[in-house]
Amino acid sequence: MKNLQVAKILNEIADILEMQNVEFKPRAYRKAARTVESLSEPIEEVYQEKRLKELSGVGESIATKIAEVVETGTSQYLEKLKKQIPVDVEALTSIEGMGPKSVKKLYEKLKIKTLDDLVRAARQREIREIKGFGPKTEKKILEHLELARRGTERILLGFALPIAEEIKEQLRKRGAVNQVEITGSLRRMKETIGDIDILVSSIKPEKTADFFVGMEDVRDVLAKGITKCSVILKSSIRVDLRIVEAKSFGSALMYFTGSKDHNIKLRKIAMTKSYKLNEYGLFKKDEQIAGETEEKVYGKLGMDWIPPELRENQDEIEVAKKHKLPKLIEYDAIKGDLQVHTKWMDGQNNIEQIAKAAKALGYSYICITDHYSKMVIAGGLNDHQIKKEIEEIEKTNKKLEGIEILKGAEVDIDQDGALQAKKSILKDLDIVIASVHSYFNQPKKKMTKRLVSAMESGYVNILGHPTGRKIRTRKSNPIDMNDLFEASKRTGTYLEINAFPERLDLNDFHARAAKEAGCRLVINTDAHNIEHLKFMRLGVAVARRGWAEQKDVINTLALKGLMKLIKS
DNA sequence: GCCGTTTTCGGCCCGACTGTTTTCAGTCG
Repeated sequence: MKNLQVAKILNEIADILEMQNVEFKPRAYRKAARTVESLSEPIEEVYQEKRLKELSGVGESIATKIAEVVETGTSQYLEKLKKQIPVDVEALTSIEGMGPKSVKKLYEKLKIKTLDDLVRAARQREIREIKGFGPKTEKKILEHLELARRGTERILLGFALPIAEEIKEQLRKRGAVNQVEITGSLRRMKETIGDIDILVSSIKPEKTADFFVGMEDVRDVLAKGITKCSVILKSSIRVDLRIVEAKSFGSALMYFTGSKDHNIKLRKIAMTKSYKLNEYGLFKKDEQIAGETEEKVYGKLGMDWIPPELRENQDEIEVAKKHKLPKLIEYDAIKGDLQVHTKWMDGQNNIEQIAKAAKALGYSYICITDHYSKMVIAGGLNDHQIKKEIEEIEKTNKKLEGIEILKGAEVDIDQDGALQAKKSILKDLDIVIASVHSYFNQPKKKMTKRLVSAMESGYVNILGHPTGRKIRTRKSNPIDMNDLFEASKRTGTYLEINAFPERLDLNDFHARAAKEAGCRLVINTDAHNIEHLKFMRLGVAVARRGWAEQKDVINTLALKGLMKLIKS
């Protein structure tokens, strides 16, 4: 995935153009950068399929530059701009509060080109001598240096969500607030997030702000006002708080949930109706005609309420205008988890503990799927062990009420697409998951054929974590997704959305493509202990971001319906 | 440089906070 690299270069171009006081172009480059950054498919593919210009904010000129970056890794245009102003804009602007204009001034007056130059000048108290700067700027530069050097790595959704919920809970209990919601990319449930955004309505904004910046986990206060506060937690995560009145809560919720490009489009629609839309409401002249709830604002703009997960400026606004939005799968629609590991292999809990935890979550079934491999060496249960495990499942089923434990296994697809398992054993299982755990670097054709062969074996019900990617650490295996979708339908093999935080595989983009191709999905946690079962909502979020409805996901079915489907 | 239910030119989202000023520019989201 070169997406981040492309976005970085586009942003850098925007920075330099802004330093040169070029109008409007920086905005165009930034918009294109945002689009590429939030794209869920590799920009290389978009380029190869000649779809660059279909991207929002990408026209003739930027498409050419993206193509160049994809092919060569650099942009001649950027190199030319850099020669005109030879400063490390990217590093310098990564300091909180430093933008292109400040960088330019410091270059002109003090010849500051790098982060090191900047730090030296700040320490020697040279910066305060420049008009527009002062001692506080110097102090801020030195304070935020470490943060800037470390870079701003995005956080996994599954890691950020509990932290945000904890803050929300604290504000609810002790922050003098009426309403409190998590907003931003977290509310949209993006797979990674940059920071945590929280919105509250409060009758005592000062008290709320005081409480917020005084929370125990706060390491650093970046800004504190009665409508807006920003802090850095001890864990280096940035949290922004917005405080509004109740009559503006809905419009503020929309505004801070984003995405930015979704909002901009809404504002433009408001303008065509001679309205003005901002975080305080929807206004006709000076009169607020909506704002208390999101539903009302969307309604006045002539469309249905759009679930946060869809607000990515794809086609959701057009579809909402036509009242054709899908009825997305609900977070509580899942009836059971079909990929769970136990102590029999590398999990931490036994079958009974897992079954009880699943029952407590309201599930009516759970499928035990420890690794099984006929090759003793491969690190899975062997033939004898899995038979013993099946016996334990049967015994536990007799003992427990209100939850059905299904017999399953996760089997490895070898490099040629064969299942490393005895057919006689697979026949005795309720559900067989097949997945790839080795030889990731095969050519696209071979990898695709490998997956399709496994699906055609006649024994496989679910293809586990289909692309093999791990967020930030392992790229997707090369797969022709259209061939995969076709095989999925033809063989009745369901594609997994693996809900483990660093997997989320399929991702939102592929989930939508699969749904549109007519495939059905299954959402599993791949839990290795009972706490992991709670990752389910991350998988449901991916499905929702992929526009999936309840009928698209097979483990929303009751046990009887599920087993009928599997047997067929 | 992009874009269009005011289309191929003429616009381009908008408000809060900060640090510097003494009314505002720059930055951020």
